[in-house]
Amino acid sequence: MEYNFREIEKKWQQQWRNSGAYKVSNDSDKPKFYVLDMFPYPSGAGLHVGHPLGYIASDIYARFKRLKGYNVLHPMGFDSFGLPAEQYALETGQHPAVTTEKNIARYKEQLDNIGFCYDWSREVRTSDPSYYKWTQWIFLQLFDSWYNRKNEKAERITVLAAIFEKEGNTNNQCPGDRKLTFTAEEWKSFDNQRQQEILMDYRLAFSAFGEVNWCEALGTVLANDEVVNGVSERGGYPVVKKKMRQWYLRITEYADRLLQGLEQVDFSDSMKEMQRNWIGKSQGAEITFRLTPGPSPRREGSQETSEEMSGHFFKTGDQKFWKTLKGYGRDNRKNATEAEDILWQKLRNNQVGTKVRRQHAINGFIADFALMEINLVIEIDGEYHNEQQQQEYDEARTKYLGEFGFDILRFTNDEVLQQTESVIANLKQEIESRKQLRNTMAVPPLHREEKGSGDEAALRVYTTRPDTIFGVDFMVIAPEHELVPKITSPEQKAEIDKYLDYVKSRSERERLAEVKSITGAFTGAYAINPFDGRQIPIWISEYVLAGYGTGAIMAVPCGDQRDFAFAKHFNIPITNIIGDAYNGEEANPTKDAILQNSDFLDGMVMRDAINIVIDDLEEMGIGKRQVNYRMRDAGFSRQRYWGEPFPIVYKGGVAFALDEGQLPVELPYVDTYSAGPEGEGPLANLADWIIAPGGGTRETNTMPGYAGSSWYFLRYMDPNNDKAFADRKATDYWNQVDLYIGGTEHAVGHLLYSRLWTKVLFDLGYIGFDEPYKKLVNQGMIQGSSRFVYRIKGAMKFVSAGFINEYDTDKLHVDVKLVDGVELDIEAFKNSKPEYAAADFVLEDGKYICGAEVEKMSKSKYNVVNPDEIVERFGADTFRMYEMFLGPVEQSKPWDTKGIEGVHRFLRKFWRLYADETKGLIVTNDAASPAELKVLHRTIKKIEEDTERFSFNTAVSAFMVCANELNDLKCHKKEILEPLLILLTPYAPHIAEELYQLLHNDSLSHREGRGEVSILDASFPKLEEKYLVESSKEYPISINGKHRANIRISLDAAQPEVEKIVLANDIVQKWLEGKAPKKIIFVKGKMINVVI
RNA sequence: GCCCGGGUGGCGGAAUUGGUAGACGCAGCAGACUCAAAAUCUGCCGUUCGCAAGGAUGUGCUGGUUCGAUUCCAGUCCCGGGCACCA
Repeated sequence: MEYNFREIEKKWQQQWRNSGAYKVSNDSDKPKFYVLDMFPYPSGAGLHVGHPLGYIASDIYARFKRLKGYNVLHPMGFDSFGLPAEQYALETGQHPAVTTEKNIARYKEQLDNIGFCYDWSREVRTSDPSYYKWTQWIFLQLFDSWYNRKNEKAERITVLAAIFEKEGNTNNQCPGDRKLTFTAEEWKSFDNQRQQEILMDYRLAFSAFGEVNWCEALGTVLANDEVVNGVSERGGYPVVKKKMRQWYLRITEYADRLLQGLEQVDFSDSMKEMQRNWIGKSQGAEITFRLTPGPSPRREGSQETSEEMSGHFFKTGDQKFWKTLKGYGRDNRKNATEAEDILWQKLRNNQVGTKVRRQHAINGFIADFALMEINLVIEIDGEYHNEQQQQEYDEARTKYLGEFGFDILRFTNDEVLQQTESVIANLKQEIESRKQLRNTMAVPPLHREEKGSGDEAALRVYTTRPDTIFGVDFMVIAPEHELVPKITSPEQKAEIDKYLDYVKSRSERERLAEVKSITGAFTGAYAINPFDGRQIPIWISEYVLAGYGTGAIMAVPCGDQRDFAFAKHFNIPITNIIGDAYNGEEANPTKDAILQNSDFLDGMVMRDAINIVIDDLEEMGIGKRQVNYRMRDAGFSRQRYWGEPFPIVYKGGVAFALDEGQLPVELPYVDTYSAGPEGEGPLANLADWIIAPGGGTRETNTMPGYAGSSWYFLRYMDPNNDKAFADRKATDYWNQVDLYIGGTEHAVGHLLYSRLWTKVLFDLGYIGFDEPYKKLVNQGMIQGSSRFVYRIKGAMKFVSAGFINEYDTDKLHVDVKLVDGVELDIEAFKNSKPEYAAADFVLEDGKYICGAEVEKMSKSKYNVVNPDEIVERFGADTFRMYEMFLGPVEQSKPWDTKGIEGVHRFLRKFWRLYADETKGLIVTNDAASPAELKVLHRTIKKIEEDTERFSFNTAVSAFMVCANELNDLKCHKKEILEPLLILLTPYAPHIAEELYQLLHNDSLSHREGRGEVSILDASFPKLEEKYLVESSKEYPISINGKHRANIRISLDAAQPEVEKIVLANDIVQKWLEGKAPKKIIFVKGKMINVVI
């Protein structure tokens, strides 16, 4: 009876299919376990031996858990929407639906060959309308939701609209437009279109005009993670910025929860790190600096004024000024005078034609009322303002504010109280004339920054190091910053324009590629350090990104290397605030230095100063704590055909969700895949389709690849449900994926998005868990082992690897199929291509030896190994075990077809423990010896532990050791061999089932009513520790730490006894040379060390 | 530049908590069986000195801690992956 693996494997694959052995029920008393693979994109090339690595690992684990008594869900499906099918359609005209279908059929065949235990009745395909109906449905839930920051969860948009009705948006800052504020009254006065626009700025799925990564060559928009170094990840085509109406997912609202969720999941450190990096949370402060248009005349002459001013207003040393401020400012806000209240009621809510702020801080100065749009301050003078000291104070601040273009209008308490109407009239007149003046001025008034908090003529910067405020030597703002044209001085205009032209001329790619060169230009404007009044020049430079923080930084060259390089390059003097910690050669980003040259911070450790400075800034009203994220909202539309259509219709420019009953919006058939007009997707060409049945026009974008894959793990739980994406009972039962296996390439894309979707579905109450994957294992890549031949230049003559130094040769990839190890099959090579037929060879020892290199497995490198061929030659069981034997799953390693023979030999040897070529089954019912039982139970222990910790390579080697030992013991006993088969089942299910059935069909087995029980449902053997107990140990004896001898000593022996035995040993005596040992270290059960 | 991994025979790799370094397999060498081949089996297999017994040396490198270090610590070099002007 031979090990006929081909026959055995076919037979059992068929049998298992017929019996529904892999069918999984949602209704079971057993504990559940969910093992998931990252489903593949069915490409035209089929699988190579690298692909199944993770699938085999998960299959082993799933089968192992099944033997351990779990109800195991282990499904498979296809991520069948995507670019390649469409690219292929563009080239060949074949419809993506056709090629996708074909590719899936091929994939399934290949997967089945390997003997995976998938429940195919649960197969999902993201391109199937019955699947993407629910992708569209979930999208609509996102569209219908906003993120309530107070409750830290998604809520329905109707809830938000109700809040607006009641209180406007004062308690819910708009994530799409930070400056948008309105009252309940204002909300009610908006027309529907305006209301919809505002709601859009809150929705979790929203459309907006945005700069997107536009790839001309692919004719589509790419997500940030699909762009690498300024070119497309796929194809390497150039990518430029383009403004388009796009859909986005507001993932930034979930940044913190995505970050916190990482604490609860079992992902590798590097995987978590990658996600953290991508989210890019940083804590710091936003600081607003007042500007001066140019260096004030006093700057050059003497520092008198600023010193005087700082004496007056910036008593920083003892913080007296801030205490004064508190007195005049905050208390006043709480206990506003009657006059102030009266005036406020007349001024608020735009009643006088401009927005008025009460008790508003302007660079450390608190105005009673501030009209920022027209640079006007209103002061109401009470009695105390008549005192001499106060008059001086008032004059000084009039002068000071005047420097920043503010005028002060003063009224007395009495005026306001008794002549309210005339005060208001005066005020209105002043406002009107100032407005007109503004409009006629050549330079447009400083209006709000796009994302600003409202301070005009001010520069807001984001910094993580407010403690270095006294080391700020210049400011840098992004070239795109809207302040640039407003603050550039006439003298500097030419230079700035030149620089802006230069920036414009550089493609995204160049900007990203050459990050080392230092460029920039001075605007001629200055910012004022609020603590010491220092005037700080403002520069623009590429190295500051418009999209992050405020698009502006305060540069501290002694502490930041980029700032340092910039200062050196432009000869900007550097202030050292960290004493010896700064050496003048390079910046030192430490937080542990003691601050110097830092006024009231002197002597403080930087780390401690951070919060003190922020507190002060907050008190002064010119700064606040701010958390920033590097992550951007995720672009969610593609100008492509082969993806999910949006369930969205536009009416009058407003996007409306289709009713659930109108889903799915099926992807219409097209015969051409070229882009629509204006670079839209192919759907835009379908004039009929665009018009929606209920009126309005359809969205013509389609969803990106990650849409379908963001929730597929839920669909497997209840794949045929047409009432819901999955029944709540099913999702409650299967819950989180217990084990997820896949490649690291999805670290930030797929994993982050599916975590987001899960959180939203959880928030909305559709599922009961908010992290999809409990544990993630990343399989490594199996690399190709390429082979090379060396052709003499200009000849059809090939030189064996040993002689390549003697000739001038070209190195050519040769198909690994034509090579055995490194030896070229010369005949096969000659037949492989017509031009090689007459090739000549320089051989060594009569052989042609090829060069070898490890590379990525790819068609173009001729190093692809097809699993089908391996399965045909060695069988699926061998293939499965060999892939595992290659090394740790997480690790990348090269494929080596030669090595597979070792595993194959093992399986044949294993077979011979049970069956003999001539005698047939040779298993006996004899009682097992202690030695045999020890081998068995040691193996049980090892296999169980190794499988549980995904150390499949050592498990395979444990099987080999076991087979070798049983072979040495000539053990053919059922008592040993039957449990061993169960151990082997997850790894090599076909051979295990075959032998198992042989054992049970044989006369020596009493079936004990077992019926036709498959080994797939056997129980994992129970470890009996008693068989492993040893009474003695072969102790290694070291002399001074060097291993010299072994002595078998009873494990009961105590130290004195052990010492006696050791010292009596000849070898120990030899090394002692008659001396007495200094010490004898005895570690029970481990080793003995004699120190001389 | 920053952040993660990782460096062990000719090769893939093992050593789970600081305790016999190189399990298991590939390749190689020698032998048995065979007319021969395949298959199978046995032995050897880090380097080095030695006929051998037995030594010396050895886990990228330099130090340290320890009775004892592949394992812990400091520094350094190299390789792989990720991020990359994120203030």
